Amino acid sequence: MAFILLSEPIRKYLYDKGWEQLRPIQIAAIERILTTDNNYILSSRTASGKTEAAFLPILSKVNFNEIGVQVLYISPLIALINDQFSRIEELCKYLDVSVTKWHGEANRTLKTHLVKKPSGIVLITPESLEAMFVNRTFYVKELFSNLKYIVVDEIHSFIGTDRGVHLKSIISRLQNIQSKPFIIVGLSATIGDFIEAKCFTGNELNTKVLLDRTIRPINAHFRFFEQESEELPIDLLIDLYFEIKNDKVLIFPNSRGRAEEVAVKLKKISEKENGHQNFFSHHSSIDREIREYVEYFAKNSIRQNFCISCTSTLELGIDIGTVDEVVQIDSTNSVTSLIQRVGRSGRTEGESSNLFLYATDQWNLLQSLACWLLYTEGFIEPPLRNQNPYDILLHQALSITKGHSGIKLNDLREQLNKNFSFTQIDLSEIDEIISHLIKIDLLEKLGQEVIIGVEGEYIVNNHEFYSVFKTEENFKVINAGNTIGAIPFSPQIKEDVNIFLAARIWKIISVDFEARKIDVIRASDGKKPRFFGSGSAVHSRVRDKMLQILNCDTVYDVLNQQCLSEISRMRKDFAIYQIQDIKIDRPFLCAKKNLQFYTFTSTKINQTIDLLLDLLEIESSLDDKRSMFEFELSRQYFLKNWNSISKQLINLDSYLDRLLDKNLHIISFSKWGVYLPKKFQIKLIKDKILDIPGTELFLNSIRLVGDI
DNA sequence: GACCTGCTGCGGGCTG
Repeated sequence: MAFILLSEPIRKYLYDKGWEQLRPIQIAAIERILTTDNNYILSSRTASGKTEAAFLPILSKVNFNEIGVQVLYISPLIALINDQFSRIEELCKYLDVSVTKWHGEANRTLKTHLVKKPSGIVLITPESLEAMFVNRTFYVKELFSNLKYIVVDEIHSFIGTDRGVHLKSIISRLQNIQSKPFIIVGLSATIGDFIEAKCFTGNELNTKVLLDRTIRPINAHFRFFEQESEELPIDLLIDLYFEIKNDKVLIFPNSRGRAEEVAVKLKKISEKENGHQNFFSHHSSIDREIREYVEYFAKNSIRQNFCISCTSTLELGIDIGTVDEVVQIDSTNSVTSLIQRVGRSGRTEGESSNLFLYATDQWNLLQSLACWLLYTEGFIEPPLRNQNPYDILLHQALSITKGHSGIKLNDLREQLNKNFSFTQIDLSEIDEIISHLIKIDLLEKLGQEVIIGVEGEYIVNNHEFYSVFKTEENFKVINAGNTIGAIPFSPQIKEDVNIFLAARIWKIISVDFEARKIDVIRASDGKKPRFFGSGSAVHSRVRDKMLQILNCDTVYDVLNQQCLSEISRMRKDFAIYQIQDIKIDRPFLCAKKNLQFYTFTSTKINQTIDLLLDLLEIESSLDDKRSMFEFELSRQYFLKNWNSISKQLINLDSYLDRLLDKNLHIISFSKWGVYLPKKFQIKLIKDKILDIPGTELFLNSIRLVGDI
C-alpha cells in the first residue's frame, strides 16, 4: 500500500537502492503524510530510518517547480546536517531538486546561489535562521514564504529547553509570513510524554504521533570497583579492557576529564597486551577536525575494532556505524540519557547487544540500577514544561526590533503576543518587559516606534546574539601549530603540567593569557584535565526507585556477586530506620557529630529545601548524589524548625528578591534573563531551578523515621 | 567529581 502511494522517481530510488521492504515507521509515515494534512511526530529509536520516513512521502508530494524553498530541515547540530546532506542529496538526484546546507560553516557561494534562485530543500540550524531574521529580514521572505514542510530532526533534544522555546518562536515567525500554513514533521527518539512534543507545532490538536516502541533486547551487566583515590581503579580498567578488546565500543564516563583518563589508560593497557591502538576520546573540548576524524574512522572501520570514550557528544544521531557494546561508567542522571546511550549499540536488525554498567561507589551503583530498572519498566522522565520563558521573549523582542530596523511599538507587542512560543505570557507582562528594555537603553522609543537603544547595539551586533544558551570561555590547546582542542581555564593550567587531551598526553610549555592559548608538546605521563560545570537534575522517580531497592530483598540477576554484596551492605545500613512505607518514610539519623536526613527526592526539590533552610538561617550541607542533608545542630532545634519549614514557601519571593539585590550571580544561568525586571527574574528562578509545588507536596506528605 | 549545542558582516590578504 505505502509503496504505491509514492511518486514514480521515489519508487525508482527504492528500487535502485535494493530495499526489499520498508520499516514500520516508514510505512505509517508514508500513508499518513501522503493522505492527510496533519502535523506529525515520528518517534522511534536511533537508526530506524526516520529521515527516510519523513522525506520519502514529502518528496513525493511537494511540487518543486514552485518558486521559493519548499522544504526546510532544521537540525540541532552542524554534524547532523552534514551527515543528512549526503543522504538527502542522493534521494534528490532522482527528482532534480537542489539541496542547500545553510549553517555557519557552510559554503558561502552556495548560500548566495540559493538567495539568487530560492528553491528546493534547505538544511539549517535554529541559530542560522535567527541570524537571517536579524540580518537579512528581506531574504527570509524571499526564501521561506512559500514553504510546504518543515522537518525538525532530533526534536526531543529541543523539548523542554530554552533552545526549544527559541526554535518554536522562529517557527512561529516563519508561519506568520506564509499565505498557506506549512506542515511540520518532527523526528524524535523515544520520549516520555508527547504533549510538549505536539505543542512544538503550535497546533497540538492537529499534531499526531506515529510511535514505534520496538526496542532491541539488551543484556545488562553490572560491575563494581570501589574508587579510593582521584583516579579510576586499575582493576576496573583491566576488567573493562578484557571486556572490550575485541569489539567496537562506546564508553560513557560522564565527564570530559574522565573520558580522557579512560582513553589514555586503556590505550596503555592495550599497548602492553599487543592489542589494537584505536582508542579515541570524543567531547566538546576536542577540536572539531579531530572529532570528525574519529567519527569517520568509526563509520568506515568494518574489520578494525575501536573504542571511543565520550560524553554526550555521541548521544545524538551522528552516524558512527555499527557499535557492538556500550559501557557506562557510573550512573547517568536520567533514564532518558541511558536510553539514548543504549540506543547507540547493536545497529544490525534483530541482534541483541551488551551494556556494561560499572560503578565506582555504592550510590552510583544504586542510582545506575534504579535507572536500569525504570528503563526495563518503560519509564522515561517527562520533559520539563517551560511555562515562563520571559528571557527568550526578551531576546526575541530585540531580534524582531533589530530585524525590522525599528518597528511600531504596537506591532512589536502584537508579534510577541501572537507568537505561539509565548502563549503563557500575558500582554501586560510583555508591556512590562518592553518598558524595562526601554528604561535600560536596550530599546529606544521614538514617537510610535522602537529602535535598538545605545546599550542594545553592543548586544545585537555581537555574534553571541544568535543563540539563547551560554558558553564557557576556553583556552586553545596548540601543538606545533595544530589545534588539539579548547579547554576552560582551571588552576591546573600552568607551565610544566602534563594533561590528557584527545586520548594523548601533553606537557604544557607556555600559557598565553592574553591570546588564551596553551602551547603543548607530547609527553609520556600526566593527569586528566579538570573541568568545572554545573550538574543536571535527577528526577524523583529515580530516587523513589533507589529507596525501593534498599527496602526490599530482590536479587537482581543483572548484578554480579560484588554488586550484590554492596547492595546488601547498603540495605543493612538502611534497615535500622525501619521504613514501613517508602512513599512517605524518609530516614533521619542522629550521628555522633551531626544530623543526617535522606530525602530520596528530586534534585530540584532538594535545591528548594536547601533554599528554605538558608531562609531559616539553618546551616546545612546538601549532598545531592546521596540526596542527603547534613546539619551540625541539636535534634530538638532541627525538629522544631523542620515542622514549620513548608510554611516558609510563601516567604520565598521576598527572600529571592533580597538575594538578587546582594548577588546578581544567581540569575546568571540565563543568558538573557539578566536584562529582565527583577519580578520576572524571580519567576524564572522559581520555574527553572526550584520546584515549589513539588516541594510543598513532598514536605506535607513525608514522615521522618529513625532517630526521632 | 557534572554535558551539549551555534555564529554575521566586513575587510584584508592571497590565488587564479
